[in-house]
Amino acid sequence: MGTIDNPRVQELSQILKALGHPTRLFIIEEIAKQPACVCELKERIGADTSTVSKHLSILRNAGLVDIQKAGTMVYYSLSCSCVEDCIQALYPLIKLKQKRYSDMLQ
Amino acid sequence: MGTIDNPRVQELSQILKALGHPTRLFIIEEIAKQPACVCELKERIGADTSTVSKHLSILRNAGLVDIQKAGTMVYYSLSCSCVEDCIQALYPLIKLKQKRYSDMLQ
DNA sequence: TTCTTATTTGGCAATTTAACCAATAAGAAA
DNA sequence: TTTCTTATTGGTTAAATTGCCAAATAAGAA
Repeated sequence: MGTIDNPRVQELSQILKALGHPTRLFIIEEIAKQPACVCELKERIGADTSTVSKHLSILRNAGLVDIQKAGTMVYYSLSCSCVEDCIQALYPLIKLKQKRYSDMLQ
Repeated sequence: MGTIDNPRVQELSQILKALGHPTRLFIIEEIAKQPACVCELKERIGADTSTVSKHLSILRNAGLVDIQKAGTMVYYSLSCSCVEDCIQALYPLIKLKQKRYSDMLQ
């Protein structure tokens, strides 16, 4: 591909890609409310611990989450509340899509 | 996987996933400035026309872009300016990451 | 009509992703 | 120490993604 090697675009797309998975987005929304450890998240998600851990490492690599260790447990938290703003910003689009869909049915 | 079948999360993650690719993010930023046709975008990206067209169809499926046909050309535009807000919202995170990286080097 | 241009679609190969299980590491408790 | 718990890493497999080429489609122009 004729690469787009703009570092800002690369950086942004890495972050957005990390957010672009239902499980990871769910994790983000959970820890935005309250930091949580892997075992808590695993319960809420219903996937294998290793699966959850790997999703968390992707979020960590993207800089979206921070960790704090407490004994054997690792608590994950949101690194920047701006991530919530990013998600919230998309609601008008979702609303628009819903409207277009219901209009289409008429 | 123990599915997270929250439709809101599914919807949001589809949108974020579509944004999570450098080429598609580049396209979004380009057409946010000014609507553009496939051939214009292809030139700026430097990929095959079919590649660009497929990226555009992913963006279209996510509801991120609209089209307007003009003769044989198809002009793509941003469906909602909130997408720009979504991207902008992430700048504090990028700044934070930069700061952490430079702190780490000391 | 035929030719040309713009775009989309089909098909394929290479790469990446995502899920699980198993094994390992790091602490805490017995 | 050993044992138990929590989390991460390695390995494997199936599915999805991405890119290009080639073929098909669509809309004008000649």
